[in-house]
Amino acid sequence: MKTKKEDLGKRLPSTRRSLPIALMRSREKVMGPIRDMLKVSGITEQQWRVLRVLSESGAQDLTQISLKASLLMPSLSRIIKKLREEGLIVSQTNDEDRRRQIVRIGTKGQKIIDDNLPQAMKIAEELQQHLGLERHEQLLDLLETLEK
Amino acid sequence: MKTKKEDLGKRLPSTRRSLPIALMRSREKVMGPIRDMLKVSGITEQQWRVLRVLSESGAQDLTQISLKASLLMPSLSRIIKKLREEGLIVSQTNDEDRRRQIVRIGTKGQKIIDDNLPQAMKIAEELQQHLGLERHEQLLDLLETLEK
DNA sequence: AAATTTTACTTACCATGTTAACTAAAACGT
DNA sequence: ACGTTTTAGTTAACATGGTAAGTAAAATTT
Repeated sequence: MKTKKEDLGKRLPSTRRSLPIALMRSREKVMGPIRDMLKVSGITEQQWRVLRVLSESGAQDLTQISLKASLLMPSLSRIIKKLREEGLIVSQTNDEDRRRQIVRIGTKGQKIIDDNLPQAMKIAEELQQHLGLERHEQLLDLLETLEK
Repeated sequence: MKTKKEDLGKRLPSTRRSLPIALMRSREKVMGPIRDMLKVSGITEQQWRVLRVLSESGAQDLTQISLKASLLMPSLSRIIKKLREEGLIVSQTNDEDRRRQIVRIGTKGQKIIDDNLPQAMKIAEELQQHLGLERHEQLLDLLETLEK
């Protein structure tokens, strides 16, 4: 029994027109400058996301962070542990519900945010200009449609 | 010296309108069904990409594969080793250039492609229909613009 | 109230992402 | 030819992605 690819009327899209792969490539492209920036501060992209969430939305538990930063709990659990060891965040167990761990950003962590925020904004703006405001919005809308 | 976030005229986009995060979330959403499919065959999404490249474009060296499958050489190196151990691919060093390793898909690997191709196409089609053909093309175009 | 189920993590395990250092072979320069 | 540089791949080290199993506390059920 031989394989018969010719029999298939349709083919999978080539990698150039494959949405999953295109999404991945775009993300790599977009994250490059941000990673370069963070390398100086010695933190990763994910750690940066956690710090940003804590800085913007204040103290909260891991479940909330995982939703806002789009990190799976196992990853987040490790990241929080690391950030705590490095003294960038502080956490305490909630008294009402002792399963919950309330985390807040520390002075050292806030300093990393403050030090990098201007450049991060600049990178975001350049990205927006590269696409043009209209297409940038359009792209975000289309991506949002995918979520549903 | 206190932090002064109020002083900043502009803010980073919230995670909901952040392009890097939106790209990541979309990719997760899109890859879910594909991963579910592959779980049955016991291979990962990246291994699937490598097999697809080999099946579509024939025998080639690692550098070519890494470009087509968007995998970094260190990852690819490990993946190729694993696929070879599992007997899904075969490789031989090139005689003209003994640094190069030419890889081709094996019978067992091709069977995985054949077994999953119909469902993979179905998933791709459903995704396309979910967005609508026009928006799907539009999204791919926008993502392609990002690459440059 | 005791048993069961759910929730909020945590840990383990394996695969990949990412950067850096390393090896061997080919290509280049003089 | 000989030394240098470039190329193709590998290995190492650390962090995250992703699935599954484990733990302890809270909420529900009976």
